[in-house]
Amino acid sequence: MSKSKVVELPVLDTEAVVPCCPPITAGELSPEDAERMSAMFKALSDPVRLRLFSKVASHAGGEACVCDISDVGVSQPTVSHHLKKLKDAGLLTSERRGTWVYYKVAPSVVAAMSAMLDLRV
Amino acid sequence: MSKSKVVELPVLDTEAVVPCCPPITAGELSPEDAERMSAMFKALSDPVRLRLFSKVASHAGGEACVCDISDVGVSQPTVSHHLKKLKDAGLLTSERRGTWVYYKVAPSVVAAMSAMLDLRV
DNA sequence: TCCTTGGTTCGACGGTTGTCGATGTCTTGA
DNA sequence: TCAAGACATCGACAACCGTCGAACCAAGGA
Repeated sequence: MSKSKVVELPVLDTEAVVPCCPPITAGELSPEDAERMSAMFKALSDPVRLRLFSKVASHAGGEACVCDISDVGVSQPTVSHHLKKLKDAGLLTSERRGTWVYYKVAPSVVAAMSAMLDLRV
Repeated sequence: MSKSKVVELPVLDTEAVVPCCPPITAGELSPEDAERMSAMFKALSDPVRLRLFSKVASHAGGEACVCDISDVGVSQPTVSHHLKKLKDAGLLTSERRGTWVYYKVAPSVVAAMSAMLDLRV
């Protein structure tokens, strides 16, 4: 972390969020926006999390139950831990349906990250 | 990807490495690709680094000398440390011109990250 | 009611990371 | 040759992160 103090996680309202951040080429980020966006990139900064995310995103309907994606080489509690981080960062949402819990991608948030890295000139 | 046999990268030769990866929706990442891509996201996972990166990217010509972007609230050694990380991750390149060192964005690498987060298709 | 299966939370441990001051390197100008 | 400015590297420290096993919770099914 850049600061030695604990930073509260955004815990975005997944739906309401969105608007932050034009392409980086458009101007420098405010410290606040940098804080928010870096938290999202951080969610994808771990190889296990990135694989979990890609498994959900590439699954039919952009949604998958934990049991479908748990095969990533770490223990089940660790999988759960990583999914929680992705959820807290606003990249995934979860919903329980009967016995299983389904995770799916939050398109608007992911799109914001992609747009921010758009270097178009 | 894993199809177009890329040469083993020792520690990122910044320029040559054009990272992989179709949109995440297209299929799950291999462990190797996840490792490579997560390293890039990790580079942007710190608010100070993200601000430094945005300062370089939004600067005229997508390039700036350290003295132009050092005002981010941390010490000079820390700025240098972060710039090195961005460089090691392949997101920036550097070049010394006289007294000053200039950093500029590596467009292909950044574009790869953006493309990977593209949810369309 | 008990048991089983699917997931989350908890507590602990070791490795990693961001930060700083001090110091080193490189370049220019006197 | 020397001094000063611009960056990089070093060494150390505290906070943070990923990981695991154990314990816990929730939802069927007998």
